[in-house]
Amino acid sequence: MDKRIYLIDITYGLVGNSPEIRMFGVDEDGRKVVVLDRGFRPYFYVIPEEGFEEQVAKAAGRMQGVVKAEVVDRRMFGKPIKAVKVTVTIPEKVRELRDRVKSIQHVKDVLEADIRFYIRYMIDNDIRPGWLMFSNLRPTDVKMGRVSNVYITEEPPRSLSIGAMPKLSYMALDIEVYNPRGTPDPRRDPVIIIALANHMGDVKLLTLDRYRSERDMFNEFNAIVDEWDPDVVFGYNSNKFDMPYLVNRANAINAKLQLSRYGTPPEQSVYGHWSIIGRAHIDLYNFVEDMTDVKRKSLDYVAEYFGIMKRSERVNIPGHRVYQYWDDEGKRDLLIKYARDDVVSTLELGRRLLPYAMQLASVSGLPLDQVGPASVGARVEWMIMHEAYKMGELAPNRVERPYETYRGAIVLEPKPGVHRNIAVIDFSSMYPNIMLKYNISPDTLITNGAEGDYYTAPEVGFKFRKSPRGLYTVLLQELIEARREAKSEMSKYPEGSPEWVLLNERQRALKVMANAMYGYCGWLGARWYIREVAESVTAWGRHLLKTAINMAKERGLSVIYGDTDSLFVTYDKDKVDELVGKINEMGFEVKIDKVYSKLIFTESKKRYIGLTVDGDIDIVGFEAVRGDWSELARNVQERVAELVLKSSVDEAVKYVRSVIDDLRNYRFTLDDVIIWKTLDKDVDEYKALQPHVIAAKRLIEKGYMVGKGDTVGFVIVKDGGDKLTQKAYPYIFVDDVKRIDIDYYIEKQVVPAALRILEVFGINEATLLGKTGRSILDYFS
DNA sequence: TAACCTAATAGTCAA
DNA sequence: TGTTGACTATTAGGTTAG
Repeated sequence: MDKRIYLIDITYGLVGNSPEIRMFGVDEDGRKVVVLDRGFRPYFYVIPEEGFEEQVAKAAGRMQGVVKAEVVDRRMFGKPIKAVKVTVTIPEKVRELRDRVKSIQHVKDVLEADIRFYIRYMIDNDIRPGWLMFSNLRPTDVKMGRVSNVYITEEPPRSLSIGAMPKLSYMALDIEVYNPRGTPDPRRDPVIIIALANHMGDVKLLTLDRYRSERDMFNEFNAIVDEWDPDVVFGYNSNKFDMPYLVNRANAINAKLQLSRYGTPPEQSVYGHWSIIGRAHIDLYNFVEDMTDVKRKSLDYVAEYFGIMKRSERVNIPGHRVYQYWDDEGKRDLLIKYARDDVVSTLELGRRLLPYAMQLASVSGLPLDQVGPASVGARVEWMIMHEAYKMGELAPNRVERPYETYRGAIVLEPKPGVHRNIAVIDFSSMYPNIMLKYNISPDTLITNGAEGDYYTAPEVGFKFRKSPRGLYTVLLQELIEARREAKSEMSKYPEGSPEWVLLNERQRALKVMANAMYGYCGWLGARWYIREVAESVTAWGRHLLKTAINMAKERGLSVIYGDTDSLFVTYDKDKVDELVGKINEMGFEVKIDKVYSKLIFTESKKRYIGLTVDGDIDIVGFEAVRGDWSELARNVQERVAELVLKSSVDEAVKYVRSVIDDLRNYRFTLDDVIIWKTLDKDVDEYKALQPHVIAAKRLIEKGYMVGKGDTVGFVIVKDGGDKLTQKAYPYIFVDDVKRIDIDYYIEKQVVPAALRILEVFGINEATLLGKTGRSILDYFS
């Protein structure tokens, strides 16, 4: 029987002394199915000393639990190598046998013993999460949890790269917890609301007051999940909060938590992920984390960013007040509405982000529920592992390496001042294209003398074989080809249709992964890390940009600025077009990215503001686009930029003065003055106690769990003490703007942000503060 | 002792 | 647990002027 199935979750179980791969998915009609494959066994590789291959294979083959040990031909960093492939009975035996095999005489190394069994199955059969084509399915009576459509396959499926959006059922989950002492403790504090929403528009709000016991509420929760039977479960920060809390709370009160298709609780899995067997649990926070444009990552801000729900339209309850709203029966409905807003936002966010998550899973090869929590390095590495398998290249083991660094890109000194009519010329995907063109890869680097024809990297002199193509190069070529395919397929569908959206997310995921290849090759933790590889990429990049600069100058174009892969030049259309044409002839794609009618540089690199010929305002690098400045300062700077570009410097000065006046008269909200900063480590590890660290300590004092990775929102108050740090308080502890230190916000936020742009025009602090003339102090300085 | 200087620390953005 | 380059605020810890 032939069948197409969209893979949702993959795991394995044991049948006697044999492993059984279990693939949960939906068929083309949206029916939930499981396919079992009993024809695959785990294995790893042993690298013997030269000449001892057969001897080692025989010794390994005699070991209990080993099914087969055979000598095979593989490659290691491009060089042919003889390895012993040791196949074992069940995945649980791999670790033990790996250690025993290591002690066999004449064994140099053991490789690929750290690859999870179901991932191994996917790599070896070139399976990616997505549509799978099964050509030899047999129905069986075996029940797999609550799924009744169970099949056994006689052969592994074939992965289809493109296909329609599957008919998935999904739900979102959000819990509220009683927390009178700050951060709740699952051993003590009950879950008071479980909010659920599904793709059919059903919303269920389970509130503790409507049940005889918390256990009854959990049972109702189990029953709803069973009835809805979602393929995908969305949460927001659910890997760090909801899932562990539910699991720990269920244990504490001895309640059942039956969320998986086996009827079991969520289990902690790789990358800090909580897995729900048979479904894909997706924590949307993981995807929002990667979006650099989204500065505030809490659900209310994110929902607003995506146009799902305005913050002004939702009930806003500070986390530490949740218990008060619960205790006060007059306010309890507000809390319930709050939970509803959160779960509905989460569901909609999930609907929007799911296509990208599916494509990122497909491209990286990681299961749908793991790809989010996996690091960029892990995503790229598994993608490479798939390619390496196809090329017969063995995966090196992970090793700790001492810190080392290498030279990066060129950044030109900008010409400060106002420029008119400037074109920005950009290299498209510069680093991937450099890697492709010069065949830069760990397996093409020449390490011992010349081997045929090669490319030599400028400045650093490292050499790369021209042929055969390397691991990275082949992969990059495939990514580019797949992207071309996705784009051409896309054009067959109306913009915004489900197929179009899915293909658009596919081409986006392919681009993201191609661009991540360079970062991966310079990552110390990479299996295939070779410093010379990363160093050569940037060396060629510098060379390329320098060449482009010279070519521009030769044509009489004035170069205003440049950074890594971009060049800002006077827009003389004919000359620029000719330049672009000439660089393209060199085999690198460049294009005019945008044209500014007015562009302003200060003396700083990586910072500029510009007015495009289309009338858009760009602000790059400045405080206005930074998440660690108050909204007040960011808004002022943004408006100053706009006025300077579209109106006049005088107007901008007037505007800044009016803002200062508003401040002095307390015409602002608390939200305007919150400063947000991320804690990159736990509070005790800091050497310098900066304001946000003190604010974090104040939160901890009140019982909050604040630590590494959390973002602290604080304000500067005037009644705290002499030192700035003393005056930094978490904004949730301040409810009156009269407590705010106005002078700090004027002198350290608004004025510097405004001056950053206005000082180009000779404006100084005194002008902004309305101090005309010279003060007595000026004579002394 | 206040004023001043500099290095170190820390976070965020550009590419 | 993707890279280097760059800017900026603030603290920490001194030295200096008076």
